[in-house]
Amino acid sequence: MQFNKKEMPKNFDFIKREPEIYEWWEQNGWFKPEAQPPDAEPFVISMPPPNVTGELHIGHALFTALEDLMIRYERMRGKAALWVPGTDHAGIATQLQVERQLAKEGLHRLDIGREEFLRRTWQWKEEKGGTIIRQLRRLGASCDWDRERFTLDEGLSEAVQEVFIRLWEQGLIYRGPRLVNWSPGLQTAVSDLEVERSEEQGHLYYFKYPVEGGEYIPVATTRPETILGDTAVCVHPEDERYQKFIGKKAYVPILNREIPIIADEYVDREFGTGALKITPGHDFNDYEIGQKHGLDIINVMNRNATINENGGKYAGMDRFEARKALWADMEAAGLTIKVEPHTMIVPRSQRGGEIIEPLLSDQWFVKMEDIAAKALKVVRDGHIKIVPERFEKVYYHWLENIQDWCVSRQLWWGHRIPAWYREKDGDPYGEIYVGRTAPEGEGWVEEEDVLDTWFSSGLWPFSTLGWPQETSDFKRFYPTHVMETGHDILFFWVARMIMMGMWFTDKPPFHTVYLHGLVRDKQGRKFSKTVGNVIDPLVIVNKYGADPLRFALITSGTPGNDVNLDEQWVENSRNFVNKIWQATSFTVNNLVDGDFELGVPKPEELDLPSRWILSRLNKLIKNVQYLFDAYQYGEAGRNIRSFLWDEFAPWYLEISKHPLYNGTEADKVIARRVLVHCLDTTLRLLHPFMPFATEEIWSYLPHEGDALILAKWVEANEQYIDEAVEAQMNVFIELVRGVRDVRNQYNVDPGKRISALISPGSHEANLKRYSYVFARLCNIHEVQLIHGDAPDKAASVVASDVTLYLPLEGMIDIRAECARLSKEQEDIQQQIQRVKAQLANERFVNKAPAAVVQRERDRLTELEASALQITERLASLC
RNA sequence: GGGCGCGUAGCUCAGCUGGUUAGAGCGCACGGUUCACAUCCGUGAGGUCCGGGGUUCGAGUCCCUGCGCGCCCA
Repeated sequence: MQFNKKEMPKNFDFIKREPEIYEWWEQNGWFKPEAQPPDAEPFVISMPPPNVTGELHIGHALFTALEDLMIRYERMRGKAALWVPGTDHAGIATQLQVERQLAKEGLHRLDIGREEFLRRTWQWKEEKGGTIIRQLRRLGASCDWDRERFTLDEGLSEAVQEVFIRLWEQGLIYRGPRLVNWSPGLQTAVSDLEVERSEEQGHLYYFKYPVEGGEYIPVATTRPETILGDTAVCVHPEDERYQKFIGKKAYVPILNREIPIIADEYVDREFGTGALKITPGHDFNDYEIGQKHGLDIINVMNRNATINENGGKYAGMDRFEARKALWADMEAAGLTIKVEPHTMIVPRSQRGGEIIEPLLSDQWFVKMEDIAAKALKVVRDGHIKIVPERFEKVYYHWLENIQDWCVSRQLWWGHRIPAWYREKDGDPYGEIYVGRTAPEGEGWVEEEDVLDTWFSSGLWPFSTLGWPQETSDFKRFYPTHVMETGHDILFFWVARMIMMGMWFTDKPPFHTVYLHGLVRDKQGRKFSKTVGNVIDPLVIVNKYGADPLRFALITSGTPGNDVNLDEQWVENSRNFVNKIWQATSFTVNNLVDGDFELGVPKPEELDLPSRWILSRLNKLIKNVQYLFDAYQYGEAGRNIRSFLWDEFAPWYLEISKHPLYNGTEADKVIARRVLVHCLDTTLRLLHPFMPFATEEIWSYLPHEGDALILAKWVEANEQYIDEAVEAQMNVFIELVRGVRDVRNQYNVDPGKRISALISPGSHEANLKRYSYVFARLCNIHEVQLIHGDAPDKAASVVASDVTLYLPLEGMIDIRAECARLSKEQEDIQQQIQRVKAQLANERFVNKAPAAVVQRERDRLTELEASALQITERLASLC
């Protein structure tokens, strides 16, 4: 190819160049699957849709880094990679935001009505909706923006409606009064998953339950206000203390309502007083017992958690106010016993954090059993893999114990349930119609409720591709391939997508679920506004660039585990980019305009350092591939980093200065080609991790093709992997390190050129040919090979059977040198002992793999050669 | 109560299917402005791999158990 050198700036300007590069990619249509040939195998990821009005947080940055990595990797492998982006209407969260805005104007949504409220919410969405998408672009997300979707889009709404109607027709949806988790502040039902339980300090209230005949049973409760709704007192059938009461009547304190005393083994005799008050209308366990014993259900609460008319004189009071008032009245009536501090589990709303109230109300439910069974089977059969695997167990457990799903929400922002009611026999809900359009006839009233947001998210992998229409996208890109998301929404979202996908498309919506952990701060704390430890990814991006943040996020952790993000690691990642930049700058400066042959010559045409670095490079490729196949991206990134920073730059690149500056034209060509090849290869490997910088750097190197984003992924070439070459090179590396150490210990000015004598052992040819390595790497400009007589007054360095002497005139302290050598000898002897013991162990020699035994034997040979060198040195010097 | 994860250098973390003398970043000490890079280079100090058993020729890695921390479910 023809190469024309371009001057590289001093370093990469992340802030300026990243957005420019992004625009260039996007305008060329390279994020689209159509950028690949039409017969290319597809690879599809559906993006977990962020909340439409949300702001980018560090968790979004993590999923972007991981998903973009997978997409770019598969794209480079020639797949028609499609990453479908989008946003979620996030019913409760968004509605709350708009309500808050209204509150500032002194308004409530009921004041302005449904239509106006929705108009305002859409407006809010239009204003805020673009933010998070812009931020995702800033991070480099290579999504196909032409296919961006929103859960309230026309198409997706159609899918939601279709699913609801089909489930209804299949008899899997029912409406009815049931005890649900009620959020009094939001005034809506929420599902089990939206309730978080927190352990809190409360009180256990002991009181006397009056029984007919003037006696009483002591009862304890954590929520006295529910006494108003009691419909029984329950004791253990075998509890001797209370047996005599079974079957008698008790009287609700203050209200004096008559209720039965029943017996059930459910009662824990050890807890409280051993007698339980039963409030089927306000407690899930009590509800069960109530059903079993045919008890009345009395609801004493309004939807805003004030007491209703069933609460007698307490009607109108807030639930906590009523608790106090009732208890005070009971105290006055002599019915109280004591109040103890008590640790209890309090159900709180995942959204506002308020206490959730079990409340009886009419809601829509989906029967889950059959649907869950299909979702269980597809994972059990291995058609869907969860990474890391341990989450499969969690998944099974949840699905095996699944409850019917309460899907109705008393909100306005969402998909309205396609149902109508008509009064029948005095019941306003006597007749129910479910369908796409309003039913014929008079008197039908449309359902007010909307669906749980997760109902629509559950359809995401196929609804975004056009389902229920048989669109070309749906045909080509469904099922998708990997679902990458946080393990915190395994139930909320992943399980539901699998259930819905299996039920409606009869295909697993993806073959792999990759779960990442939470991003936490350096101390492992969750980010929280109150703690004030929130890391704003945009602040980081503006400080270091998107690439360093991405690289840091991916290389900081392991799959499925939480990531403790340390800003220093981001900084180091930025420095890493700079390192590659500088290495490329050096390389480019040493190229010449004109014809450049890409690739590298056959191993036998190369010098030792080149063969060494190519051996290392190809091992790296193999390893990275293995790690990618196992979804171990963090480890892969760390390996690439280590290759470049610890091997390529300080050794190969430094050594290459000799051929480049002093070599023949042929030497120069080889060094140039190897340098370019190493950089080109590692840039390809790194592109999925840090797309911007790699794209930019690659553009300065000789290359074919328009852009790195479209370049081919690399494969290892086994013929360059050469253990013998690596061993030979390691002798040089050890010697150089030894010399540096000696120089350091004797405080030899790094700028001072010194000379060395080398007893070459079996490495004579290499040491002769590559003696320039010492000049380049440890400032030894004269090397003389000797056989026999070792110089006195010299420090020595040993590697394998080679000894290198540094006659440091006037600087060598013989005693110190002897001490140094003795210590080294001691270390080596220790190792020799260990290896010898190992090899003397017959069971080791017989049972360990031959390669392992051989490695130990080789090691012993090397060690003994070195030991011999040191022994001789000690004898002559000390 | 059930399940899961974590515990490795001062701090944050790697260590893949058990196999050299356990690694990295940051921090620390010493030394460096020779033209790729001070967003850097070189050298070094620092670890009973949480404790105790076991399996194995061989355990940071596998099994059992105890302790501590965290998460999920009920």
